[in-house]
Amino acid sequence: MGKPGRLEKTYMPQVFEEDVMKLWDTEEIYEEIRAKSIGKPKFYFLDGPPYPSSGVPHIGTAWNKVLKDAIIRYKRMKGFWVWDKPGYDTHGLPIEVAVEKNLRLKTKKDIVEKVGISSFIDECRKLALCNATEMSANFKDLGVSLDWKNPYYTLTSSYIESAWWLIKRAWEKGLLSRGLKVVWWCPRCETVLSDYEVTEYRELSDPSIYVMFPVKGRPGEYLLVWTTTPWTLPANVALMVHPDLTYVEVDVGGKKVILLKERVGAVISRAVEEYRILREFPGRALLGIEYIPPLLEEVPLQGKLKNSHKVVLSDKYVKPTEGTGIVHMAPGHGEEDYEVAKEYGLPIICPVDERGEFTVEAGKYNGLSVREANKIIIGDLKKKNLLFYSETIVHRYPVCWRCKTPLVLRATVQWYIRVSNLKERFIEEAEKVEWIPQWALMRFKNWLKELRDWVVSRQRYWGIPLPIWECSKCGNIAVIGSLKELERLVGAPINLRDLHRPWVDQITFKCSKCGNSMKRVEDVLDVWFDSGVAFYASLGYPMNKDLFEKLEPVDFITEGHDQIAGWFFSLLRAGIIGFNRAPYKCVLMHGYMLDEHGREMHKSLGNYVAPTEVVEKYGRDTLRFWLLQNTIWEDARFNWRSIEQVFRDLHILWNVYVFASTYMNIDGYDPLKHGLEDVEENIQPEDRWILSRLNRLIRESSECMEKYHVHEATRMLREFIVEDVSHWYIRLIRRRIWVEGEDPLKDSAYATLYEVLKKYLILLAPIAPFITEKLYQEMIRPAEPNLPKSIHMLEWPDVEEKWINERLENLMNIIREIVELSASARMRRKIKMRQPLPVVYLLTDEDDVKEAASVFKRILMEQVNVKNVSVMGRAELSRFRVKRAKPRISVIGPELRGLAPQVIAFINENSREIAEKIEREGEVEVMLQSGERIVISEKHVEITEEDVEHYVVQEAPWGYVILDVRFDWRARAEGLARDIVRRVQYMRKEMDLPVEAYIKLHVVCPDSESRKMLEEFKDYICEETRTREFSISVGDYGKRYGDYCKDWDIDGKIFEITVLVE
RNA sequence: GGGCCCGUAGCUUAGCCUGGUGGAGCGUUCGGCUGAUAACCGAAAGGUCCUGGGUUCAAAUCCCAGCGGGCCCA
Repeated sequence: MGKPGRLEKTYMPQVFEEDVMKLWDTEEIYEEIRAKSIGKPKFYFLDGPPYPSSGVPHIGTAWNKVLKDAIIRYKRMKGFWVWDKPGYDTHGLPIEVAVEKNLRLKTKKDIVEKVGISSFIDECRKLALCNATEMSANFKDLGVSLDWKNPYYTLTSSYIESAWWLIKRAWEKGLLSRGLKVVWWCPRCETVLSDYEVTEYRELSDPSIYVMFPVKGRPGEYLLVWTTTPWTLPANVALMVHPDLTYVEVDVGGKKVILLKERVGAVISRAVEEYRILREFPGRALLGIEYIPPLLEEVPLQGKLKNSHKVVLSDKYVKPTEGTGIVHMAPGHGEEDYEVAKEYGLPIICPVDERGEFTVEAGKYNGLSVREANKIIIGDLKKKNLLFYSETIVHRYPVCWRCKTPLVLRATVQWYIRVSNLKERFIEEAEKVEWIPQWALMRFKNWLKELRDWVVSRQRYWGIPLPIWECSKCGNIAVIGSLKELERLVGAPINLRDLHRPWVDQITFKCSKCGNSMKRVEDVLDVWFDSGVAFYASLGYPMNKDLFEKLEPVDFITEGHDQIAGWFFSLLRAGIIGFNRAPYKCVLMHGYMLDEHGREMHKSLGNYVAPTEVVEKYGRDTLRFWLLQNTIWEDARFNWRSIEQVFRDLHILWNVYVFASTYMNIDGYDPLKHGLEDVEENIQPEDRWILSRLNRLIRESSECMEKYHVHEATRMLREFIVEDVSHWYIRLIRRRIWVEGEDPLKDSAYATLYEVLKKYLILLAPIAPFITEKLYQEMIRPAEPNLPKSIHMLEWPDVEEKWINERLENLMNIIREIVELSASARMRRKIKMRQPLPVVYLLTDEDDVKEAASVFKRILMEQVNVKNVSVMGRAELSRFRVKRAKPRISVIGPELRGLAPQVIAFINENSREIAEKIEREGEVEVMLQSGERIVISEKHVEITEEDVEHYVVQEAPWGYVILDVRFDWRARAEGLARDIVRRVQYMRKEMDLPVEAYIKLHVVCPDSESRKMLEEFKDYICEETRTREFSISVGDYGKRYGDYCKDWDIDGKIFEITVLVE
């Protein structure tokens, strides 16, 4: 025995959302849901670990997490055991850089010398965990229901050990090697950056120079070369030309210069006006030509190189669109150069150190940083008369994503995993995955085309230590896959604080080959390695195999489109290296959150909006709902207005529940006694309609959630509650609900409304968990105390197919159309809705419309406010709308001259008949009083249509809606009565009277006519306004029958209404 | 320079896959309705559906090229 509870009148999320959260905590709702789900089918969701460089999540990160939350909540309600461990990607350069800043360290050397590695690492750990904890609190505050008490952190010993396992796997498979790799290098951080870390570009101003390389043994002949990095010239070993393109020798002021024919115009004319082409030849003719390196004197190393300083061929890397067609090769500073150099057996040199400064090998330039050496090198070339032309260009150049230092390319010895030859496998596995949207696969494959070997080593501190030990004497290598293995080699248990540097560096053991000491290679792992192994490492595999075997593969991940080249890829890579297959089944790619102009949101740009700002203004559900209604895979623009709109929609939703709960509570409606099945024989067509809509919503929103099209489900849910329930259904059932006392039609309305509102809450719960919980607790549970203690413990509703009735929905659409057209008809005649009219005519030949009018006759009469509905065929239109012929005087006058006035008068008198005849036959012959016969045709008249008096005709797609707008004294009286009722209701509301309270009423009328009218409808007024005593007087304004008294103007007459509380 | 996505009313956007009279909300103005509503209904104003070509009886929708924005890569 229960009845629905009553709700606060106003939607105030800021107040109750906190309470709801407290309820979840104290009642341990989340824990209970998890406990109950064990044993059900698994759903392995893997959280893409955010980087905790700050504790406050970006609004885009909030989108990401809320999206995940909506999906896992849905899956839980569908009866899955959902794996929901959140994670944090805690290692890497951003944390190091932040700590360096905090500790005021300027260089990598400072870390060792000023604070020492161990305290540096402690600071990194502290910062990462502190930010992660703050982030967790922020996510939890948005209602994100992940396992916040047990996140996975990539910094734990267990995680590190799991990562080691994969390195070992790669080693065993022969994929792990050490060798020279040309890599992007940050001179400030003094470490390698992988391809996907090179993400920041700046507009930099750099020299663009054309250098003349003297051909050996042919004085006065030069090979012309273009470069924007003069600092790579000390590392020059050869020149590349295209074998098949045409090159020319040009006479420029007596010097012979060789370059690509196509580029002569663009290059030579920059420097000189006059030149002469001497001869042309294919690029291959230049093969083997030797030259004198332009910096031979300045850089002694240049003189020592063997098998170098000659022309080689490449059809791949020489482009006819830029430069001179002769490419300067510095294999130590360019990957393409490196590739070709290896092919020709050329030497590879890199006279630049970790800090981006020239080494002793660079002779004159020793100690200079490369960018400052540019000027000096250009000066030297000029002195030697080898500079053909020089200018400055502004181009996009990569900078370090953390410290914004321009990067350099360096050939360095690195550890890498050879995956470039596994390209086909990667693509094969990617194709087995379900990608949402589908074109994400295209993008992913596109990225895979560029697949390169994975340089995994980093010359830093805060990361997973590379588990590789090397013998200092014989170079023997040991790759360690677990702590146990390490202990076995050491021969003793290892008791380290943790596995990070510097502690792990202290572990040494005897070389199995020569007996000398094995020391760890100092590098740490690329952070992308960390997150890439999350699919097994976050479950403790391989130390703990059970969980992984139960859960894998990952059923679902979702991240932003930047993760195509990031996490989606690093997971796949780790999956293939470790298990030879893709680790996930389904990937949902979401968009970016941009500002209202479509630009990225950044604190530094001043367009940044924190999620908390939105929460403070409109609450958590508003933010969630707004985030979730954005098309998932498109970029979303932040926009306050659209957020306000969502807030308004939630307000409507709230009010729907306030309305329902208020009346159900007053009437003591008990859903357990009067459920849908109990009232079935009293169910009305409009009830069947909303139940059809409800079940269609269940069906369609479930389909959307299954496809992870959360935004479509979200929009549907808005549409349903706002358009179908609030705007329409409640409007239709109002009168049924206002009936006092026991009433079967009221009960069936309550039963229907209750069913709709209860199921709707469940559907909305994954999207707006707060408001749904609040409404559930305050309205639903008091009525049904045996229900679970949280809405989030309910099962997702099944579709009840028997209720879905497409035809009925179509009929209702027709009814809505008729009501709208009638409203518009009244508007045209300025007749207010409250004024009852005798009849609405529906003219149609369509069966649907006829059926709609009959099924929904009562609804139609109420909503159109007419006493009757009459249906007839379209042909009857002529009764309501007539044709008129208007004389065109400008035609008739000149043509008929003297007869014109007679003709005009005749047309006016017989306007309708003439119009009809001309429409039918094209002309009409008339006989004038004077005896003449005149033929009138279309040109003489303008044919118009006009509604017959008392009727207003509106066109509908299927016919006409016609209102009879006549009303008699009684109808006018009824209209007046309704006007009075409406004013009284307004006053009751102003007085904040309880809905069920009774009143006394006095009305002062302007005249006795009005008094008579009100007396005629006295009973009606009393019932509508809950009036026990009703008195009427005439003319005695200002007499004050009570405290609450108001003058109202109704159609220009003043009525003074007094409301007295009993 | 390459790949992918987006471009529709002042703003936010649906429709595009599968061609057939471009819708909605916000905002403005006027009118109406209202004892759930911080609502709602009607009317008015507001559109080169980014531009240009093509296919077609017919293009916002399909194709091509370009422009602008975003992401990724080089």
